[in-house]
Order: sequence, then structure tokens, then C-alpha cells
Amino acid sequence: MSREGWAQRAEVALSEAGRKRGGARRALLELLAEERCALTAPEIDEALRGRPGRQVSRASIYRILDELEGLDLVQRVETGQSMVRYERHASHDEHHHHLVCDRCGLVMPFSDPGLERAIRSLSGRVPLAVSEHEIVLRGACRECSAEQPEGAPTDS
Amino acid sequence: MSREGWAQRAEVALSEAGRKRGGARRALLELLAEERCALTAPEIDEALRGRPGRQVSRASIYRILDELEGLDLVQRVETGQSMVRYERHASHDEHHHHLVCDRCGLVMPFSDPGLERAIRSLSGRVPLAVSEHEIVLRGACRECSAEQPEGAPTDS
DNA sequence: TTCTATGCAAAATCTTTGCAATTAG
DNA sequence: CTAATTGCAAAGATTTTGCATAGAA
Repeated sequence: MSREGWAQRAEVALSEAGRKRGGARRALLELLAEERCALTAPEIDEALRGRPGRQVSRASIYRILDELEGLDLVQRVETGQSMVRYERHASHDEHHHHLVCDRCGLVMPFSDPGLERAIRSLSGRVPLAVSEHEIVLRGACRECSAEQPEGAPTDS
Repeated sequence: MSREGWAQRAEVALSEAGRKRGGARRALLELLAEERCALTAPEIDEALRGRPGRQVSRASIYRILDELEGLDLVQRVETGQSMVRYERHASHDEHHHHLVCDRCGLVMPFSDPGLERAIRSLSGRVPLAVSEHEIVLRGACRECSAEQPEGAPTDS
């Protein structure tokens, strides 16, 4: 239900902002509504090429993402991979953070109430009116740690 | 003491890695030892130009940062500003995270034991062998919230 | 018809690489 | 002297912008 909820909220926010509903924007919204986790602009481009609907130019992808971010419909996520990722702005019950595998680049979502509690209590004690927070845990995913448990020797 | 400690550790690590002590590297180490918070490569470049010592080419800045990262002497920090930042790898007692002002781009360090506890306990419960974590809180810094408390009207 | 939306191509960054000259040991 | 270090310039990549065309209301 959240996905449809988001798509609907997006439509409303855009029309309220006086935006027309062009094909490119609709294609992007559709993709973002389905994706559960963060994508980079190039990944979005590629994803749109690999599906029935329309494909969208890079320039439009950036423009639309920027616009959606301004309307709080998507949020940027930094995963330490030197490229911004975008995902739909989570409603309260979907709020999550990210696990990133240093070796294969895999990005997975996770969430934890204890962590959120700690953040909330902390937010009142810092010299910043906190509106967002982002947490990234890095390490080796299960598959990668199985392959090379530790600092395994290379063949060089 | 931590600063000198870091600089010294860096010298040792580099010589153990069979590195010579060129001027560019020394200038970068010196700057990083003094900085308490994360800088982008362009910021480092500019900072080096504005100080007595030697100035270093962009290429070398990137090469050296990359090398230092490999030796665990510096760490990358992503603050959601679409550019990687670098700071010296914190020793345990210096470990910190970042507050970022959405409006002016200011980056400040902070740390919180409760948060670290939450992260530690969480690390055992996720499908990732966690080796690092990064936390960014975003919002408006004091100066910026004073200027425009909320969604203040623009003059457009 | 009018204003927005979009694509294409060029521009603007940031980052990496190749190569020659310099420097440390 | 030998190998690492550095700078410069060119190449790569991602992101932004200008402008003309297509599309929605």
C-alpha cells in the first residue's frame, strides 16, 4: 500500500506545484515507486531502458530527481560510493537506513528502533535543527565474507 | 596530542610501506593533521594554496589521499553534498560523526556515546560484517535558522 | 495557444591516468 | 644510481545548462 500511497502523494504534490504530467516524469515516478532501495542516476537510466515503458534522457533524469527532491518526494542517500543515490522519501513506517558491502557494492536497507531512539534523543542536544538523518554501515556482506573470510592472500 | 600522534603514526606507516617522503605528501599530512573535520579534495587544494608551505597538484592530492586511505590513515566521509570528504582516521577517543547544514553547507563534528552503543548492539544483528559506520544529521545550523526560521518567503 | 516538459548537445566539475621530469634514499 | 614522487596535460565520468522541439491544459 505504501507504494501506491507514495505514487498518489507524488501526483498530488506535483499538480499542486503546477506541474504537468509529462511522460518522462511519469516513467521516473513509476520506477521509483517500485524500487525499494536507493539507485544512482546511471542505474535509473539503465533500469528505464530495460523495461517496456519509455526511456528518459540523462538530463531529464537529473532535472526530475532534483525537482522531486525539492518537493520532498525523493531523498538523496550517500553510501560512500562516490555517487549520490536516490529513493522515494520514506513515510514513517518505511523509514530505513543502509548496509553497504565494501567489496561488491551491494546496498541493502535495514531499520532499527533502538537506533532511531538514540537519534531522536540526540537531535535535541546538537547545534542544528535536525530535519533528516542518514546512517550507513559498511563491511562485508555474507556472500563476500564467505569467499574471503578475512584479509585473505591475493595471488600477486 | 592526538594530532601529533596521528602525524607520527602516519610517518611510521608510510616508511613501513616503503614510501619516500616527498614534499607533496608531507604538505598534505601536515594539513590533515591540523584539520579537525572532513575536507573535499578541492578544499584541500585551496587550503594548501592559502598557506606558507608548498602547494600540491590536484592529481597528487587525489593520489595521496587514495594511498593514505589504503593505509587507514585517512577515511572518506560522505555528507550528502555529492563530493567525498576526507579526514584523518580517528583513533578511538576521537571517533565522531557529522552535522551538515542544508542551507550553507557547513559541516561540524559531533559524537555521542548512546549512539555508538546503539550502533554496536545493532552491528551483531545485521547480515553484514560491519567494519565502519557513518552517521550524518542534516538540518539548519544556528546561524541559518536565525536568518530564516522556517520556510520563510523569498522575494521572487 | 501558451506555458511546461523533454531531448540533444555542449559545458562544467570532479577524478583518474599517462608520461616526463624531479627528488629521496 | 635506482626507484619512488610529482606536476602537467589529456582523458574519463558524472552532473548541469542552453536551446529548440514536442506536449499538456
